[in-house]
Amino acid sequence: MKKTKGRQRLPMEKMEKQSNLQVTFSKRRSGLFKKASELCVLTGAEVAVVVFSPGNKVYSFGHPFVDNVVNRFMGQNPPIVDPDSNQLIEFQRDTNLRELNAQLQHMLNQSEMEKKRGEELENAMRASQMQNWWEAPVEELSLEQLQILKTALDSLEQDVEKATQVQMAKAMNHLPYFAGMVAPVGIRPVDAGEGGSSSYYAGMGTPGGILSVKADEGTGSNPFRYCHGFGP
Amino acid sequence: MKKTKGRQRLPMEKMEKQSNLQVTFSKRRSGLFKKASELCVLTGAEVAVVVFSPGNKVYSFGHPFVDNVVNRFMGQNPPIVDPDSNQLIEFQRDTNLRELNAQLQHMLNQSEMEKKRGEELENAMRASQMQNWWEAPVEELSLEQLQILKTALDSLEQDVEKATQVQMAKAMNHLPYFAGMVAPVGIRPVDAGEGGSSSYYAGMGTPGGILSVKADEGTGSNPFRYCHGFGP
DNA sequence: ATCTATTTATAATA
DNA sequence: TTATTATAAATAGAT
Repeated sequence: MKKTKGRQRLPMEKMEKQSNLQVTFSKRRSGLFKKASELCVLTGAEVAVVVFSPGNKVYSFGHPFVDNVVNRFMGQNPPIVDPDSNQLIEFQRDTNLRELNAQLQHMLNQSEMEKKRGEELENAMRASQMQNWWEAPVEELSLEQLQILKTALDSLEQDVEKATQVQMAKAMNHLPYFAGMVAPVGIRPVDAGEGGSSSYYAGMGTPGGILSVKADEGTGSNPFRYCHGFGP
Repeated sequence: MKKTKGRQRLPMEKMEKQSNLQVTFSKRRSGLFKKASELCVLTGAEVAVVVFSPGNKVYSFGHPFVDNVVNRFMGQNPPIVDPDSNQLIEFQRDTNLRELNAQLQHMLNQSEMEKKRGEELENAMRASQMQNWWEAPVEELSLEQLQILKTALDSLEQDVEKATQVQMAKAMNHLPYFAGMVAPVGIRPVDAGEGGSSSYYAGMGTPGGILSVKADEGTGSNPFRYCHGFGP
């Protein structure tokens, strides 16, 4: 049978049992230093670690030296301070406080904006999903919706036809006279004179859009409202 | 069989392969900082870690502050008592620092998460927008795309017709014989015998979907692929 | 400090 | 950089 319970998960909060705390600090401090050392050896990084125990004893690790690394750090960041001047230390402290506050403020703003933007995006997605009832399976649409859809499709199809003509013309390098001959495989010559497909090229621009389905009550509106493309 | 060899023992010497070194440095640095952080939380120790990467970039961790801990280490941090400064003020200051630092840390985590979520949302939107080329104005579609669209529209229109018939039948309380008579204003009786609109009611279910436009190269695919509704 | 049984950290890989 | 997975390491709890 099992001799011990083995390693147990530790909640990430301050340990209360003083005895365990001491042991844990000791084990983990040495573990930390070992990791630091390995990082140095494996990657050639320069590392400094300083630890004050809960009992306020100091422990440190440094490669090549703590001072060395730390000075380098201090040198790039805030300029160093005269070690025996209270004033300067105080000043630095206040500076840190100010900087920290500034940073915190920045973070707050940033976070606020990010959150807002995220919410907007999500709302937009939700909204667009709700509004686009016509994206549901046709079987589930009401008769009224189907009518609207039908009208929209007719108009849209006209648009597609028109655009097809335009594209074909373009493709032919402005030799519209041969349009009929170069229709690529798969394009059926439009059934001229048929109900839904009249007046191709009619205007050729119609920048505003083709559709203007009436907004309806409760059903949700849109089917390609005023759009040359699909969707809103 | 095994997908990877799993973690392998690594000789404790400087890694030579630059690629691995980079990855290892990154992983181990974050591991080291995590350990340092856990030591702080678990035991209340004060810790500072400074790391210079092989590429000479600086990384640091400190609780409550790198400077704080380091200064304390450098000068054995004599509480610096000028005649009229009292412990209380010093204590309060440190407390504020700690709280601020904790808050900042929290904000950083928070912001990181928010940003990640936001990016995911945006990517999703961008992706869906890229994929749905048929939502662009028809004028901007290529000839090939227009062909696909045309086919899709034809089929979809058939579906709509079919669904309309079904709905009308339902609405009539199962008296399909009079279907033609109750067509509401605005619905044009389908031009029977016309190219695109044949065989209404053909099957009445066709659960899978009507369309199966071939996927095309680079154009992006879909037009309502396999769907009874609009969009993907 | 030593000993397990487990939890973590990560090397290799995609 | 991120994700996965098989292993190597670290370590909680008890001695």
